[in-house]
Amino acid sequence: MSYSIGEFAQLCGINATTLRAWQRRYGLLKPLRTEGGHRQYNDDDVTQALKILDWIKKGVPVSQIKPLLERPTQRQTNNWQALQETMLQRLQEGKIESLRQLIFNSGRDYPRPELVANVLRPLRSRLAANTASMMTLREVLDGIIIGYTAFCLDGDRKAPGENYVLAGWQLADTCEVWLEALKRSGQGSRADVLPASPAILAPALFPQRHWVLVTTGKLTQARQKDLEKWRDQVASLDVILL
DNA sequence: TTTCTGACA
DNA sequence: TGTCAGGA
Repeated sequence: MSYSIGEFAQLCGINATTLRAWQRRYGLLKPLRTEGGHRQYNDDDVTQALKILDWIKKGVPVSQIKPLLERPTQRQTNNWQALQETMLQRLQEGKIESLRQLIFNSGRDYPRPELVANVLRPLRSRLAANTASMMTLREVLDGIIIGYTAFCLDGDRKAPGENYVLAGWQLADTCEVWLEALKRSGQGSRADVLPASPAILAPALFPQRHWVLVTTGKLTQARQKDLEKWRDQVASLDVILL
């Protein structure tokens, strides 16, 4: 089967204008042309489009998707694991500076949402034991993560974008706020991170701001009530339930 | 209806 | 980054 751009657009729920822009700007989806120059999409293109939408859903900027489509998924998974191992090794060998360098480079080379989900989060869970050495290693890692995230957020501030406040809400693991911030960095918005998570928040102090709250556990009725109240007080409020 | 480019927010 | 105008 082949489709005109209009049919194809409807088929995958992407605006025809946007499809042309993606092709022109990022080389995404290059269908054959008819003699008259009209695009002819086929079923492979549909598969491809679904993959693209998948990456977008995961928070990857459209500009960074193309290489991800060309990489076989299996090799990619192994890469993530290998990267995790390397980081762990450097951490355990006390090569802090080299670990920092590796994390900075990875953040430049890979989509940050993927890096957080496939490398940094798993790595932190592997250091979760309550022994003195594990906890120390994890703090060292967290220090680097926080430093790198702050670096990325600073970079975001150099370009125009929407400001938002990112805060933990009754969050025991404060580093999760930073991971969330890192995940969202480099995508054109500018985050102010509340570095630790106060048990009690007053979003109404910044009524013009967009708020993103990171939290865990159940949203009890009491907590839902807090949310409703805050939603009336600020420009917008999203909750990330880990 | 489609193509493309340039421009805007 | 997505969308639109405007000419072909």
